[in-house]
Amino acid sequence: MARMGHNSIAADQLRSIVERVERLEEEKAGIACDIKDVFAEAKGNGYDVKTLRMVIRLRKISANDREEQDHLLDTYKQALGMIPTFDEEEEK
Amino acid sequence: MARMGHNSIAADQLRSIVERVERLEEEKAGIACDIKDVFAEAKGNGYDVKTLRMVIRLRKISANDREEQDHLLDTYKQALGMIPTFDEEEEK
Amino acid sequence: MARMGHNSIAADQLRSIVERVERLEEEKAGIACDIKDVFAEAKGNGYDVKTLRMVIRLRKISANDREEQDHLLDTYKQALGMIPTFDEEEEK
Amino acid sequence: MARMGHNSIAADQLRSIVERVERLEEEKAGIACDIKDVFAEAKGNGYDVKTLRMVIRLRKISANDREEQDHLLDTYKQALGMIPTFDEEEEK
DNA sequence: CCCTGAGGCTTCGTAC
DNA sequence: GTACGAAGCCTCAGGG
Repeated sequence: MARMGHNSIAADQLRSIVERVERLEEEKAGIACDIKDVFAEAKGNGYDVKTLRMVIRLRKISANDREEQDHLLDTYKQALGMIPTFDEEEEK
Repeated sequence: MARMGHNSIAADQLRSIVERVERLEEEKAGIACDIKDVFAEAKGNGYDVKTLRMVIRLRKISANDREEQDHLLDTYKQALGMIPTFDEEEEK
Repeated sequence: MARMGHNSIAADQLRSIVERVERLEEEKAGIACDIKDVFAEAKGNGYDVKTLRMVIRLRKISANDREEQDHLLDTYKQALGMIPTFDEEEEK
Repeated sequence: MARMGHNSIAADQLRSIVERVERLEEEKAGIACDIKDVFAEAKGNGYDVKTLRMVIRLRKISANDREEQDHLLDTYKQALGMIPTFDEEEEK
């Protein structure tokens, strides 16, 4: 019985993992749907969806580039012993 | 202010679209992260992540198959209703 | 002539690749044409093209389903071979 | 009996149509495969497949543009009563 | 580093 | 004939 208890705990754990992932994937799919809806609405308002996608893509790349810049800057600062404290960050 | 007119409205609309999509994509990425975390935790508890993925995939495939069966049935119904008899053809 | 050397060989190779693909794409387009012709001829003989397409689609879907069933079965087998029993887990 | 004969002829005809299309679609799929193989081989020889695809795409677009040019030219010629005979074409 | 699988683009078929 | 929707193809990102 102790072993069954053990296994049922393991089974519950497994079940929990699977269901959590499946739940999250559903949410993800729901959001993908929402995005689709936004584009559909935009299309209805006369926007060109392909171009919209490209704009968003470009903004994303720019954001990433900025992050890379920031990261590079941090690397330089670190190399030069210039790592700012959070207080210093606050002052910006 | 009144002179801002149509263009600013259009700009606001565009801005709204882009930001809504970006917000949704962030949420989506966040959820992808959560899924990753669940797998990482499972791995920490001794589960084989690859196998977990396969189990979840199998459950999904089964569900999809059921949907496809339904769809196939609909298509058959549609096709059966659409195929004219040759006698009907002859009457033309 | 010997002096043409590597680059001309590479150029020839590249040229060969591109032309082979282009040739194959032409063939593919030709076949798409042939299919169109068959449907046109069928239409001339009084067949409803839409229905013909649907019939062909149904046959294809059925065939694919059979393949998918086989694939699903393989996947299950694979998964079953990979899922450790909890006792095995305990031995670690 | 005559009617049966008639229907069986019709059935044969239908069967012929369906099978011809299916055969052609198989050929088409086969060629798609061949194309894939060419790219795979190219990749094995160190070519970047993505770039190859783009080159081929560009050549195709150029070809289309040339066709459009030719077509436009023909239109002008026709408008001006300058449609060349085949003999004139031969002389080019 | 390859490979699978998800996402986006294109084209074709359909309905209005 | 035009605009919508679906299907197949291509691309790219994430995991093994």
